[in-house]
Amino acid sequence: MRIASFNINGIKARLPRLLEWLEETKPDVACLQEIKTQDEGFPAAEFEKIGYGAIWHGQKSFNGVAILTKDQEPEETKRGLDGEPEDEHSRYLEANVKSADGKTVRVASIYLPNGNPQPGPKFDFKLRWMKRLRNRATEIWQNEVPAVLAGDYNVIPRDNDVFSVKAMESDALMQPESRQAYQRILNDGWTDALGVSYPAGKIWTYWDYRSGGWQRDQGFRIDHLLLSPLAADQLNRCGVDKEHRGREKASDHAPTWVELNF
DNA sequence: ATGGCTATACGCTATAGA
Repeated sequence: MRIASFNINGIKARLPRLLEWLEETKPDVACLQEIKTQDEGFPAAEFEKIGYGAIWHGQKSFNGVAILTKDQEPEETKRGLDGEPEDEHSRYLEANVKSADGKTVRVASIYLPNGNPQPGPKFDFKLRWMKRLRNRATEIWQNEVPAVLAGDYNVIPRDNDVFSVKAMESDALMQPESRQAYQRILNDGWTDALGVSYPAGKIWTYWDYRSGGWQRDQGFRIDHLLLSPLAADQLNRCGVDKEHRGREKASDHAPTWVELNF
């Protein structure tokens, strides 16, 4: 089964591109971030028309995550992360989905805080959020089920995951604290599918709209799919739908995906 | 480079993103 992650940067502005991508690549699960709409504005009927069920966690103007599933309805297992009741950002949604052979797979759609400017309260919030995510990841891991934590992590894990270390050195995405918090989750036993499949790096999932980022291929890898052991064992291949970034009215992120042998 | 571009909202200017 194919599970994808796509930061769409506004589901209303991006709807034609999103429907086109779903019909062309037919992912079994699509984890979306930055839907940038309140719950009542989510275009569920458009997805239903092309055979996708959906759950979503919206918010006015910013953030917002969703999970789309082909030929089935996702069974929601978690909405938001524990540990900070005053946090009202819509950044985490989790569900059980079924593979073609009836196996239950746990999937999360994650929109991790950007954290800029750093240092500052937004960066502190990012690091706290990463701790809370790690706690939830551990709960899932302990269930010993195939699981995929997919999303925009806003972390550049390695120096070869960015077009220029110098250009990004003071950015929250690349701070040692951000990388350490990400690495802690990997050290708990999660596999960064693209990271292990392309150790030489130079695979981007994001290109800035500004400064001709796309035209100059100046990007970085910040959208990640983390696999639990039972999912990592079945990793067939993974990649980035890079070509979709070059289309008219594209998101600044490209979809990234894993294909698992069930 | 407090730059560049894009999306959203109690909109014609501000905020957030990365």
